[in-house]
Amino acid sequence: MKLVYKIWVEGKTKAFGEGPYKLLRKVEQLGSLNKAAQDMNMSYSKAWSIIKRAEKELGFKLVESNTGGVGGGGSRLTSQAKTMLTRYDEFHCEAGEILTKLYNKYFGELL
Amino acid sequence: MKLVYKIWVEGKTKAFGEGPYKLLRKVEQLGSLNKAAQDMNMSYSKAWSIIKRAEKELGFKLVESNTGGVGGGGSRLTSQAKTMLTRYDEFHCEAGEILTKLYNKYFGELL
DNA sequence: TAGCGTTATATTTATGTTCGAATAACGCTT
DNA sequence: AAGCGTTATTCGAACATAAATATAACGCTA
Repeated sequence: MKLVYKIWVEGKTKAFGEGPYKLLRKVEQLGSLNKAAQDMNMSYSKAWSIIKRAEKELGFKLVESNTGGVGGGGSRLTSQAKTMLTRYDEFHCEAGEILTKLYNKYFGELL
Repeated sequence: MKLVYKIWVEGKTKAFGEGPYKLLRKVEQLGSLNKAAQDMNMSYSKAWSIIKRAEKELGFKLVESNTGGVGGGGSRLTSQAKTMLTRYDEFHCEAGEILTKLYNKYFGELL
């Protein structure tokens, strides 16, 4: 038995959670949304819709893309996206530590 | 923008979270799984499967039921179920306070 | 023994999610 | 100008999950 938690930011609908986080990290690493999707065994169309939904909900752009050119183009993170990533990272990590302690306090001996 | 979180206990699959919690509270109050389901605008079969899955995963019974007899029968909580409810209550409440603080710390001025 | 309201369970239906294909545009390279 | 690999976008199909429905059993009551 273990604790599982999901945390996300929501406006009218889901805006930013673990899905966009992981995907953006891959985009940052590989410089391409297509490569990121492939690397995560995810269809390009799904990756694209994840980004678009998050952007629409947050109200600012997360990736800056070039189409065409050398290598066909690519995508890189906006500075706002980078801020979101670091904040989410810290938030999620700290939350995990605290929740684990709480879980042990209340369910540790029980389960 | 607001924070949304879901927390549950998991074995091989979801075992105990807010769904079972709310349902068991209603069963406790009404003495019947059927009445509890109706009160929550939920089909009986869904209510039943929620309880069964949780019991199977946790490894102990959550409700004790009589079928037939006066009033058709009914269901009441086991002592283990009562323990789960109080623990989950405290856990969820404390977690909520802490996560809200964390959210404000990391996203308060940003979103 | 017929009727009631419940628990118990399987089967069917509905809903939502994800994938994959199809199409177009873009700008560099050769 | 043709080819390449990418972004951009839409759409129906396939799959997975959730919910509703149907049926049976149970034990008291009258």
